[in-house]
Amino acid sequence: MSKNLTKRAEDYSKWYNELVVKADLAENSGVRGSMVIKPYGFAIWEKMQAELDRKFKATGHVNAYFPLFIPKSYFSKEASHVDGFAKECAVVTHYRLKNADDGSGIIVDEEARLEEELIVRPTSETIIWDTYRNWIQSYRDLPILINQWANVVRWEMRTRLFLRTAEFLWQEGHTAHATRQEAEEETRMILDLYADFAEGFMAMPVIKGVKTESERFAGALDTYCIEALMQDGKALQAGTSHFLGQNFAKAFDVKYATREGKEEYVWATSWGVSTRLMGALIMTHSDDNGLVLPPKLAPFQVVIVPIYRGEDELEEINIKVSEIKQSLEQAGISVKYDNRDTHKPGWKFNEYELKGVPLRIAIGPRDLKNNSVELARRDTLQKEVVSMDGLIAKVLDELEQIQTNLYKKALDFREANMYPVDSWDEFLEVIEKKGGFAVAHWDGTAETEERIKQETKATIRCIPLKGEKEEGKCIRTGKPSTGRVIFAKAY
RNA sequence: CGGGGUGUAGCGCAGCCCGGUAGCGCGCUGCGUUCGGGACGCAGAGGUCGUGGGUUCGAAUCCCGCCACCCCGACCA
Repeated sequence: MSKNLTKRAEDYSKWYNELVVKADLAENSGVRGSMVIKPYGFAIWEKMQAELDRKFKATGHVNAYFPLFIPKSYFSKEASHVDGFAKECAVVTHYRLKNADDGSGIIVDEEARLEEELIVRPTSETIIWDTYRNWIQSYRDLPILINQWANVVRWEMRTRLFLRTAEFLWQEGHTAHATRQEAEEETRMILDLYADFAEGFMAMPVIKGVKTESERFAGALDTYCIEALMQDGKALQAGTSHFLGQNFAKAFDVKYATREGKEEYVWATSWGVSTRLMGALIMTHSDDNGLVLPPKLAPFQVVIVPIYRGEDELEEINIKVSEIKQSLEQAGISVKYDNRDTHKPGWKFNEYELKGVPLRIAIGPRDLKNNSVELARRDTLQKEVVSMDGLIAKVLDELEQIQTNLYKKALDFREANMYPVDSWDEFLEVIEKKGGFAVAHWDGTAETEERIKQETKATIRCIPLKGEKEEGKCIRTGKPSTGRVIFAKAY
């Protein structure tokens, strides 16, 4: 068993950090709050990217790229936007270094101060809307449906691998529309796209909802989100889609001529998911033995481990495996054959379990004789000896079952940890003891929301879109409420 | 930014209180035996003790400064 991994029950946070490092996903770098994403971790991110990119393009979006640096003045144009991001911006002030006169090393050349400071983008609305102004004159120029894959920097006080790093990778969509309705539809459509991705690919159930005013994106009229529940009972915001109204069009003076020849401001949306999804993926499925990956995101879905004594046996197995590997690959399955002689089978079993490979095939002399292989599932840790005949169909079937099973397990967990609560005591019980989502009535005021946050650290994760109209009383103030919202402690 | 902690071999740590030959485990290299759940034996390699100063005959160890990272808060995707 994996002797070196801290158990979740012992110290969840430590378990997470160790897992990220030991599964070879990422590590801390010499740069404060910034991580190195290692090849295995990056391969998973690339899988996410590929599918998201496909989905964006299938819905009419195209990719483009905007500058990393944003002039400071752009930032101040949209008031609430600057308020939201000012406290966490990295600022470039100089463009040159020089050798210190006293020989003490390299120093910033004070003479090379920039006339206007550049902000390292924490998000790109401002630079993009400044650009869109020149692209849009007429209703014929709309809509603009652009996505950008990029890195952004937010100078967070405290960072954690994948969940909150100073620099992170993401995609940000920025669309421009002629009408409010069209922009709102785009916002909702992207929300659905994100939810489909989370559930269909990451096997991670999410709740679609809308943020309260105080949790809204800086500069948005509405922020929609998908919220997931992690195994420790904390919520994680997995993606957001913002309806920006005409705020940025007004701030950057982006107008278009309507069919009737009238001048109107353009309607905007923006939306994004980040490498934080990696954290979500890890904390949704993984166990005390290590990472558990849904087949749709695994860098390789099947690993084959040979069991042999001596060169001759290995040679025989190599021949058999290359046949199997080829036919698996023809069926669209990604396969790694690890016949390194430098590690023993037991070591490899543990290694690939730690790395979350969905299916493992072990093949030894016994199997060659019996025309069989040993098939082991990562999600259930169950092993079975199966015939080589029909192996491809069996593997395809197992992979599908793993994907489905992971989703179901995560969904069951979430359902079991969603508590409708109707009193303050029940609320505290959920937030402070049980963990999970407390589904409760709220009087709709920012004051009460803030008060609850101060008292319990729980925030309103979202007002669920599926929520039914239901008369009730706010759990904190007893004032009337028209529907339940979701409270939780969050990452 | 406030509180706490840690910097000693690639990794994890001991040594520091009480100054005097720099150590352990894992990993690494070589050879041999092993190989169906993290093998074993033998032989090896590897260190400006974070950094700058001070005290001392002598500093990983004592004193002062600095830097970095980690954890807990406030901030946040």
